[in-house]
Amino acid sequence: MKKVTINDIAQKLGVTPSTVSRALADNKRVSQKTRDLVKKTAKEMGYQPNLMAASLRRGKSDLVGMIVPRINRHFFSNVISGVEEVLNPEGYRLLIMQSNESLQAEVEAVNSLMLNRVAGIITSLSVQTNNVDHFQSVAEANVPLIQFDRVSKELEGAKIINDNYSGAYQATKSLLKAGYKRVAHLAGSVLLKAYCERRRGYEDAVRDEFGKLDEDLIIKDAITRDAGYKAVKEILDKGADAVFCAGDYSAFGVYEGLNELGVKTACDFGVAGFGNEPFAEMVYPTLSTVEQQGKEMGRISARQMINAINGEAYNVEMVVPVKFIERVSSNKCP
Amino acid sequence: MKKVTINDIAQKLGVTPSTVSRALADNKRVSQKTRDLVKKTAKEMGYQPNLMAASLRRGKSDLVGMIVPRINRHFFSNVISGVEEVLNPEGYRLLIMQSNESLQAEVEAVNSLMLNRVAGIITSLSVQTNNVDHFQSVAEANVPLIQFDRVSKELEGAKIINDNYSGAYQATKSLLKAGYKRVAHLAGSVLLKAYCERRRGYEDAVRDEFGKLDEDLIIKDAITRDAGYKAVKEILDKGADAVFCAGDYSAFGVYEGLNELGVKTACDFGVAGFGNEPFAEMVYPTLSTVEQQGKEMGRISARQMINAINGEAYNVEMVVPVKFIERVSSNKCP
DNA sequence: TTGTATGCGTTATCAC
DNA sequence: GTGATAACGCATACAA
Repeated sequence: MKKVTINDIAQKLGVTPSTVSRALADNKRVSQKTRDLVKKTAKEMGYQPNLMAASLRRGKSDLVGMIVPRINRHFFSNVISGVEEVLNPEGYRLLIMQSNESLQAEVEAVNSLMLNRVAGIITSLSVQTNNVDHFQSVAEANVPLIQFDRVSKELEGAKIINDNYSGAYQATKSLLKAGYKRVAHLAGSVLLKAYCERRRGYEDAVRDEFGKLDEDLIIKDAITRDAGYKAVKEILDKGADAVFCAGDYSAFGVYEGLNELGVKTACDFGVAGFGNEPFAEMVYPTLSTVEQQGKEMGRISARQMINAINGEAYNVEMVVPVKFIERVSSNKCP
Repeated sequence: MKKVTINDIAQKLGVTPSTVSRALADNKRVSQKTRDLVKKTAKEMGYQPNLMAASLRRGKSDLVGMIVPRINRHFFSNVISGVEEVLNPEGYRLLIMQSNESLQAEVEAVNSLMLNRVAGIITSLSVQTNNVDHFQSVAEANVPLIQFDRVSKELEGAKIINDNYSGAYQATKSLLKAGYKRVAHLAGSVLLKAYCERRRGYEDAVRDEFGKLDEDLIIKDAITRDAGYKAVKEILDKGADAVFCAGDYSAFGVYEGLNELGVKTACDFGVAGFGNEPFAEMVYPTLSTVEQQGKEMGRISARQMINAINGEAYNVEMVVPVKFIERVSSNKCP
């Protein structure tokens, strides 16, 4: 069974392919009657437009590229869902690639997407990404670029970010309000603005409370579960009685460390995380953390993308609010 | 800056586009010298092949479609990673769509992928999928179809499934070995073979132990966290002292129910799950469950896809082994 | 070993 | 309102 093309339809109807093409595109310049007729027979004949041909002709495809560090991170898969929710109804499809937090993989992903002539790229940079030359080709080809969460100021285009500062501020504040006196911080990579903002939120919350800050209580680059686990002894030695972690995984690592040392979370030691991973409400005690609204970020990114593709303005920076979710871990039993 | 094409290269070199095309494809029929020269100048000129044009010409794209129920399920995102791992180096890209467990969305996803002329489709059916007519067009267009995990016997093509039976058997057996006497089962949808197999594994393990089976201890369609939570009272009333859940989420629901009633998990009541979700080792007590090797399934599916695209045989059914991971929840304190 | 010619299916620019 | 024609960029059957 071979594919039916607009030529087949034209032949059957005794008109030219151009008319068929126009009719299917609902072009006002072809009479209503012909339009209806063409559409009807197209359906009868089981016509399926060849998007590749159309894309080639137009010089633009209906594919939008997306590069994320890891698809299996709750936050990123939520963003993807949000993007699909907006993009699919508009006729765009998502070409998803993972950087696996590797710069090289990111470079390859960009190249590969450009080869496929995507209409635009939505991305969140890898941790490793310390230069963004590989996005040059994107700009040169006038392909719109939307960054979310982990963005680089060096790149043009829309940037959609979380209100990391305020989330961190609230989380830290909640520990202080519960009565903890020396709140430590497990920070993320200094290369990523998101983590710097979280650190800033933490610092300001502490300063607002005590008028000063003990830099010693900040552990750099401790974003993994293992790093959290290992940091516990260090911050305990430094006299910390609570910790705000820049991610939920390191927060869970802290749980494990505390457990091993027999320190009781949410009694002797307060913990707050960031990200609201699914496990946050399943661990014991439940983890107070910051919810990032990934789906909403995805929707916003996708809308910006549509605007950009349509040639409308999009060179904005948008901040999506976050929500601190207070559970048990940030409490302090009397 | 306009795109450079093979024509530009040809012109510059004083050869014809065909030669350039062949040279770039490493066709033996063009001299080594010309090949090298062409490749060199192509690189110099910053040539980027237009895959859309090539695809149109070939009648096949380098896109492989993938439809999964939910991208944010640990298992599925792992499969996706496995697929990418094999497909990307071969020059194929993944077009991912979600069915959100809805038949209609699945239908639309199939159509949309076919419009994009994907080289093949890898899929795991939605729970709702009770008929597979929408895959007719796939078969008719000779587009290879690889199913994994949730498969339909009514469809041609490769089927990659987990050894659900054996995983369930082992999980149930471990509860029995720990000393539990009345093991209940929270089953999944009867429409999905995977869940039927898990049930069968459970049943056989119980029969092998006691020579008989109490059907009353099987709760149908209890796969969600909430269903697990609600089922607790019922199975306790029926005298169960342990439960094998067809999924980790319902197992966690059971935890919550037991907690509320003051029944101690892994002491008074044993629990085993299926899926090895990330939270399984983070909950208290840690959940004994069955690991599904999603990444490996992805790799296998992708390899089958490559074979299929290359016209090699692929009409097989493959069973991927699972691994029961014994943690704390299936123990029985003395 | 290289060139010639043609077409993949569509859309856009003319003309009528 | 419709038709004729060309072009998007590439790959291949056939010639030479």
